[in-house]
Amino acid sequence: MTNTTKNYLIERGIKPSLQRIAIMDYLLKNRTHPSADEIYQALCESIPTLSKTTVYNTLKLFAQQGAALSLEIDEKNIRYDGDTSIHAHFRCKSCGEIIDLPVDQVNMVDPKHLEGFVITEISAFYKGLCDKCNHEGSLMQNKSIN
Amino acid sequence: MTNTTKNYLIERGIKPSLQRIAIMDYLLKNRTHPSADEIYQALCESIPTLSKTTVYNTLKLFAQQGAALSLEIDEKNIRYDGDTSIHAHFRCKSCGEIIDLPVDQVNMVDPKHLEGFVITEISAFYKGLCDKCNHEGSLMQNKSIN
DNA sequence: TTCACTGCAAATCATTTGCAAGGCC
DNA sequence: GGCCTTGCAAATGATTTGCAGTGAA
Repeated sequence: MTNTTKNYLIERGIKPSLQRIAIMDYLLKNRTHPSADEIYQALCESIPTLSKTTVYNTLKLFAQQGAALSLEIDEKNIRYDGDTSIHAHFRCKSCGEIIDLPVDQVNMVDPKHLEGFVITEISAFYKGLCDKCNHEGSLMQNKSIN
Repeated sequence: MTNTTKNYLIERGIKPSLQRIAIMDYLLKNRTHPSADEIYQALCESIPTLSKTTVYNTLKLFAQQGAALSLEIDEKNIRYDGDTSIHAHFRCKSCGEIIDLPVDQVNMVDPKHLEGFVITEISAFYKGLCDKCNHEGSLMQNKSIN
């Protein structure tokens, strides 16, 4: 599996290292759209020397090389997604969870409005209440994550 | 005009004050998707006692009351838009400019995937190179704003 | 040896918070 | 008087930067 991840990086022009493989591996296995800090916390046990700087650098590198998506869906931190296929995201304002949404039509904007433009990224975010939080009603301590 | 803005705020349940009117006025007249700091810089001349705290608080209030949109299109700062009608945004990675895009179809995601969800916000961002930067090529000092 | 990768510590900087003062009803 | 708004200063916290050490080709 680690070897698969290693090749995954090489294919995307990223020199594999212990840290990079571990971070990519984490992204591919955990589809929770983690922040840099969450990844750091999860990996620093198995890689005690890991530094947050490396996690930040690596995630930025991954995003540049198209090996991961950086999501600006959360005002607080940048979230990362190892799934680079075309899809939208939903963020629950109550529990904070980010859920993937399949996309039927990507081009919402009439191409005539984009003449002369080069589009390199399209992102669509939905926010609101997820099924679970919606039905729990406002019973829970609504931490108003916003 | 100021009086119009005042009523605009009242209609949205926002108590008007000198500062709030000035900020809303700025948003309605400047469709540049400014950051809190840009608004502060623009207004602190005419309102010397204005504090950044007030600008931040006010913009957050506007966003809550639906009098403005807060855009997370820029990793660096939150941008605000006084135009609350449905539209998408394009951000040029070279010059950093944010451009409004008319939207033809809002629902890219099949509603069946959103059953049980409450959607309160939909945002769509495009990034790339704007017409101008595209044709200038990489001649300019590409500050790689990203 | 070279050069890229790593990681610590310090810096940066947008945003928030605590709190006292002022203003409006 | 009481409450909401303001604004200063300090705090917070995510991300970046400087720089020295380390390791692989």
